[in-house]
Amino acid sequence: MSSRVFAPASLTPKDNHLLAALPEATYQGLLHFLEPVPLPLGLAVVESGGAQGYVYFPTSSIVSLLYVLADGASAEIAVTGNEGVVGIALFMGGETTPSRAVVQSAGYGYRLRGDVLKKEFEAGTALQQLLLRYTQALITQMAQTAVCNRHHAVEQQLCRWLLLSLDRLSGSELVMTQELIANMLGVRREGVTEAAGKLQAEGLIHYSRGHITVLDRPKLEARVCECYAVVKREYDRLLPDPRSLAPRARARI
Amino acid sequence: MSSRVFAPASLTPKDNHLLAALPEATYQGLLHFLEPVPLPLGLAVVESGGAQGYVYFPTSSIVSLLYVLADGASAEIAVTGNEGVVGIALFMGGETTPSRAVVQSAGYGYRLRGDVLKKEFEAGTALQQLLLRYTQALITQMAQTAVCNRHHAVEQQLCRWLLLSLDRLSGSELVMTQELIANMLGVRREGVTEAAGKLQAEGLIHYSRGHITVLDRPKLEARVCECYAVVKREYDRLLPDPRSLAPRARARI
DNA sequence: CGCCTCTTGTGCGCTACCGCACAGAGGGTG
DNA sequence: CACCCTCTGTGCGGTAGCGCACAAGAGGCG
Repeated sequence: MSSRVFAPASLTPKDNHLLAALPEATYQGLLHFLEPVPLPLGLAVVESGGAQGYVYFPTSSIVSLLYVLADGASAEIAVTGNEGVVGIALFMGGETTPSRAVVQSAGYGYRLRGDVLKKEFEAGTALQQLLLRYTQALITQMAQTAVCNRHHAVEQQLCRWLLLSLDRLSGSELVMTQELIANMLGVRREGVTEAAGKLQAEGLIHYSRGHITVLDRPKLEARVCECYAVVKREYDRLLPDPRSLAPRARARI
Repeated sequence: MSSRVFAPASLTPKDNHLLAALPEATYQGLLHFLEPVPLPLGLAVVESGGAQGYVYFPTSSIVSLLYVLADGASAEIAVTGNEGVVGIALFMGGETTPSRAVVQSAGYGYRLRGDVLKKEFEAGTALQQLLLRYTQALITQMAQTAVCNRHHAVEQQLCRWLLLSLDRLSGSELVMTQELIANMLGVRREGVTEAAGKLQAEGLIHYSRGHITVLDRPKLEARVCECYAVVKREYDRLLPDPRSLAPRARARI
């Protein structure tokens, strides 16, 4: 809507769970390096093989990690929302990666200069621990995605994808065409149409021209393959919700 | 053969590239914590969800990282040989992972107590940097495997698998049944039989009852999908061969 | 209001892979 | 040497997903 507002007043860096989980001193130290940025649909936050100047902490957006093959075929291998950070190659030491990171759901986030992050990371503080734990959770997601690709039907993968996306958004509506979902899952658009049609016929979701609403989440969870639960459990284990961890710290804000 | 010898005299911790790349002082500090261990075929070095007491540095063995589904179906998501380490969850902070690590090719390695590794890791030394770079390479391998699962035919995946294994061994022979390869790739045994039969008919490989010999590696490389090269390039970039890095240091030994 | 574009629905032949069943071939063991 | 077990070869029907082609509906825009 209003193109001049970078980040709505309602969003602060603490809407990103990693930033929210930092000790207050560390957080304050980073605060004035954190720049709010809009993350419009389709923006390539990280380009395959390209140098990364920044890492991104999504607050209200979702970013997909994609691997693109030489023939143009692609597959999403993981997804990051307000629970994580995009650009792990920066602190892992490799600087770049062969993957792309593309905004899958428009929104906002904060970016941090790579050198600032690296310096704090190398100091070996709580930030380092948090980022490494997040990375491990991400690894689990990638691995489970690989197995899911191999063994599960498109319909189940669609359920998994919907739930993973939903977990990273506030409402129950996704702005996403079937064509794009197909790209993410690495399958045909028609395959998504068929699977989505079935879910809609059974009243689990409703969709129309690029808008998908989840109507019955419990039923969706009953339909999804185990991969979703495995990933979710691992995220919950490795990255406890900051709200449940430090209620007083948050109340103080 | 001789069951009393733990590690043949010809193998030292420096046969593992990560250990070899450590600064001499760090290496000496770890040396007497490194225990040689035989790694027989099929041993579960890391069990899904289990506590890990040790990390393992393979020297002459290969270890597969597998994800196993509830119905028993499985898929290999990455492979580790003498270029890496098994048990990254220990230093990433999660302690365990939902994956299994199984010895795919028998041989030897060195193990290190988790607490010793963690202490050294947290000191933020060269070891930390090395392990993180290795982890990033591993992430690339996992992601590329996921895409390969999705888009490439069994035959190409078999080529990739053979080459990845070969890179981690000295000779050109693998001890491995088609059944086991099928488990790794997450496909049917018959699918592997068919693909392998084709490769043998064309003279690229020869196999018999659990022994596979690569006869024509260049042709195999011509047949493999891009995924192999992507992963190899990334490993070479992130983990330079210690022999080329510090020839004098090695000569001194 | 009418047009045009983007999104979704559907049909059809094709291929790769699956699940199953069983045959044959090596190679080790008694 | 005979036996047995493991590993590999092969056939067959079934199916999920692919590639392509085109129709229909929804919504924005002039």
